[in-house]
Amino acid sequence: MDTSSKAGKQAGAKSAKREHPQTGGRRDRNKREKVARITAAARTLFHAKGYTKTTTQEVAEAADIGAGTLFLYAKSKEDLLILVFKDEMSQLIEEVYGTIRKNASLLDQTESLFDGFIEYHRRDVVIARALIRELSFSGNPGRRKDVLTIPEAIIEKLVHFVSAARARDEIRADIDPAEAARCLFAIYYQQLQTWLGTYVSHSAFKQNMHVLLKFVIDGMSVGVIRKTEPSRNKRASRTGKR
Amino acid sequence: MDTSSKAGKQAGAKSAKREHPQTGGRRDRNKREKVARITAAARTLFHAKGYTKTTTQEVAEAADIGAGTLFLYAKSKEDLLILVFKDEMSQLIEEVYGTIRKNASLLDQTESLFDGFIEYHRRDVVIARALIRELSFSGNPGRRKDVLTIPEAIIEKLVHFVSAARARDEIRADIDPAEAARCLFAIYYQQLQTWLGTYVSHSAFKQNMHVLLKFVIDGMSVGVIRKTEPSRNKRASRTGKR
DNA sequence: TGGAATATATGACTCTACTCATAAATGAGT
DNA sequence: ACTCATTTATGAGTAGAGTCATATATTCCA
Repeated sequence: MDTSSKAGKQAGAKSAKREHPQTGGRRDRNKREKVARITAAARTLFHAKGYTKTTTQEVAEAADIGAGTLFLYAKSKEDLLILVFKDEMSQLIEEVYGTIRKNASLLDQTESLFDGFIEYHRRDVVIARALIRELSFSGNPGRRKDVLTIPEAIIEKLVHFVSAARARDEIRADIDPAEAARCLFAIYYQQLQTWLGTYVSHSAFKQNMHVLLKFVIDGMSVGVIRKTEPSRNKRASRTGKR
Repeated sequence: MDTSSKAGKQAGAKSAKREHPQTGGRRDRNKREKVARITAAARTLFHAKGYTKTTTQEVAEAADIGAGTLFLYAKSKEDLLILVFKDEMSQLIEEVYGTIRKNASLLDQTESLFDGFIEYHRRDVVIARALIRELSFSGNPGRRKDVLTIPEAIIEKLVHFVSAARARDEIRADIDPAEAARCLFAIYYQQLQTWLGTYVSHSAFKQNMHVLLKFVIDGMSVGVIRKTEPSRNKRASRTGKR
């Protein structure tokens, strides 16, 4: 069985005798239905009782499958958590990205993006905690691709923001958007964990995030030279940025 | 019971009738001995069999205590991991810090510090993985202080480096060493997790670390103006830095 | 349609982290 | 030394995640 999304091992010109990787067959449909039932049941129970207090038995019952069957779809209880939330996370990223003003400053855009994620996690901090924990250290190799998709998607959005900021000379021309994006993401992720690990309050977290993101972005901004004025100014910039 | 180091609930002018928080008594000595036996046994077994394959029963037996007694000293198996390695980590930080050239560049110093930690974790990546996982999301509130000690100690060292770099005009005067340190730490920690989560190879990890640390430090360096030459240069810097 | 090949389902079972009622040990006051 | 309050120790017991031999379902091909 394989719930890690990678489109049925691509039915190319393979040689093996029998293969049943159809996308419309009854078997496949059953599988999809079952995954849907499992994720729905698990999501409901996790939110209602919390992750740790929900037993895999309960999830299996609610999904109307055998106790052992569950582990054909999720290798472990933690893996189940990823199975349940990975799509929701990807969707969230796109949704939040869609709400962000294209003409805002890089700092504002970055903070808005992260704020969107943070508000989402705030709806159920306990689950967020377990989820981020698992996403950071997923033990199931088969799920690696799914897990990596999430930070990659976030970084992709950040690259857009940084590139745009560079194009409008908000930051220096020598800034590599990919590096900048990974850097901003690292700060977000580490701070997020500090928050979810209940080491700091929500407000302190937001405050820290702001300070550190500003720190990095200021580092990209200082010393910018407008294309229109080839020389003359000594160092400039640092103005009007929030 | 309380294995989280905080010196016997400070015997101040409290009112409670009986208190036995002595430091030299037989009770206290027994406790210390037991903790020592437990950590020694656990460390040995973890390295020999790996963390997951080692059972708490085995640790209890090796430490010559009852199975239930173990949980008087560590609230959970994960907590045991922290109990075992927290002191080793603190010691490591000091040791590595001691080996670093005081006149090296900020980037070199930062990388050397992190490299020291990385090499340590490399000796047993599986345990490192479990340990960092736990340190990031420790579930035992009583251990919070111990856990926080570690990043704080690292950040403290980074503050030293950044302050010194600022003092010698390697970075701009307006840089806040505390912010810079937390920023560098965030990158280290997030990248470390990516490595330990087996999402990237060791070499890719080192490479990424270098790139991102350089990115941030360059952001602090660009636009520096030497105190000795009050004006004149337009933006300068960016030279000779590695 | 029969039936071989393969994929999926199941729940009894195992294994182990963790709990808890009970017992033992310790320290302070007398 | 004796008493008693409090702390610490213990291992049998519990709960729940994860396994596996067996059973069932699906697809392919003749």
